[in-house]
Amino acid sequence: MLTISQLARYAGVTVRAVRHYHQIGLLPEPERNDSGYRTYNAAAVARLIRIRTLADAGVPLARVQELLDASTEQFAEGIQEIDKELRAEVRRLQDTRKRLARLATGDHLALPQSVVAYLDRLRALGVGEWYIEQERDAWIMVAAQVPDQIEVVMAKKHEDLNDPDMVRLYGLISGMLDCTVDDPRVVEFADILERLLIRAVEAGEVGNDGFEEPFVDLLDATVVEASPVAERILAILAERGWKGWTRIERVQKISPG
Amino acid sequence: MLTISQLARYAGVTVRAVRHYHQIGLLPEPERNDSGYRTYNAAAVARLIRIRTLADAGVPLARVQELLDASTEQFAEGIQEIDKELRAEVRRLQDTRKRLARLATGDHLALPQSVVAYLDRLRALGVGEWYIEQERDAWIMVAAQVPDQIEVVMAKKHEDLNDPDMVRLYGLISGMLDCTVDDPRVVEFADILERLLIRAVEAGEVGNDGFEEPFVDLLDATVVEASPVAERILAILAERGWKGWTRIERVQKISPG
DNA sequence: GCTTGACCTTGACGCAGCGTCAACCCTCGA
DNA sequence: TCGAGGGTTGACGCTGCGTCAAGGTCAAGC
Repeated sequence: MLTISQLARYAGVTVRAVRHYHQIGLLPEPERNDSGYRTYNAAAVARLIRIRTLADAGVPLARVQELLDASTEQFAEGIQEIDKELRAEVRRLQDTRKRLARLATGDHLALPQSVVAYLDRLRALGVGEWYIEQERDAWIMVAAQVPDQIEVVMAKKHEDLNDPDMVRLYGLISGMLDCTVDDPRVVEFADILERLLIRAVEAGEVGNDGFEEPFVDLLDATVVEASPVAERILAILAERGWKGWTRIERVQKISPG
Repeated sequence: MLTISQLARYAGVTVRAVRHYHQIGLLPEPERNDSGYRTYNAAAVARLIRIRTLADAGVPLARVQELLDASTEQFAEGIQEIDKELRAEVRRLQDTRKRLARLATGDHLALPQSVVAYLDRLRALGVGEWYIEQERDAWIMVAAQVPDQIEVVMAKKHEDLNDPDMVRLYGLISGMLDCTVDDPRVVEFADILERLLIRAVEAGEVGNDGFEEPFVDLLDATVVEASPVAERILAILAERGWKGWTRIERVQKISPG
């Protein structure tokens, strides 16, 4: 007669594992001696080894039971099914590794290379880190929202940066973030922006962007939330007959008051 | 301002996941409105997407935190480490699949092919299933105990089965399992067995088997436990100067009484 | 104003397969 | 007789949430 640790040694498992198998009913509880010790026989050793053989082969414990007393065909069938699951798991891990590799090289945390390059160009124009982070967060959201259009959008953005007015605009940004709302630069900024908008409208570049309205609202809200100056600029543009920000549109000129 | 489910939708995760990230401190708890609802902004969406990007890439949540605010080098280092772990996991699964394949084809539940073939030969000799199972359990233990010697041992066993006396022996077994201890076949069995033993001793085939003594005792105990008839046969052989069963030895002939 | 259904809240269990205390009893050799 | 090294049950921990349960809230339609 064997104690639990002897049984475990023969089968090459831990004592804790044996008790676990008792708990889940995989290995029947044996007789106890007068002191309450479990007493095992050779049959238990054999069963335990068979359990471990299946478990080591990747069979979930919950299925070991059925496989142990299955016919030859059922057994083969079960094994096949489990192998299929293992294959799927391997594929999943391989996919994961690929994504990880992309993270390490090109894409930096949910951002395609084109956006990273765009942000770098802004940095080069003297835009401060705080604003860059705001842009980055926005682009992360956009990339997640419309992943298949991001490259087209970014190409357009890169092109926009060739416009001297656009460069001027970004040159103003850092200085404006913490200025007062009646700073003359605010109006200057609005002027430049309006020129750009008029040109965009003339080029027919305004309109459907593929975003859902709540998403546009979210981006707009972020801008307003970011700084009172941003809010002021929006107000100035609204007075001049523009609506929105993320998706800006020409509307009827509203009479003041 | 977003509710938790809107936030979750934008980032493509479940509400439960968001709350989980709050719990483990991965995503800071936002402000609440008057009803106690969490109110999120766009920055939260961006952070959540970055968290998911890392998590989807196989980064354990516990490490996402550090990677999110790591320098470029630390980041690359961390990613490399995680990739190493993923590689190891894939290898482990591939190993598992190989073992599973062996289970499906050759080895049947912890038994090498040679043992399975041996048991089949016993079946062909008319040995009953109950005894076959006893043998099988014993061989499972032996195979686990001395895996590198099992093939040699089995080769010997297969050879033994060519001996007509051995065939006779196995022919008797099934009928004897539930007979009384004073059945004449018991003595017949002992006689045949003794003839085989004498020949084995003459051929110098008795001795070291590579087993530890407690293991031999375990196998012997199993035999005795199996049937009173087995016990009786052991006793007869003991009277005739033999000791043991699994590892049988010639000892001084003991005077009766 | 009331109902209805969709959301929100916290709290807690469950999952796989044990590892690892804790607190206490049993056995065996010196 | 004592101490070391067994055994016993019970319970928490790990990962990353899924899934109730038992409420409070909100917007819409009657």
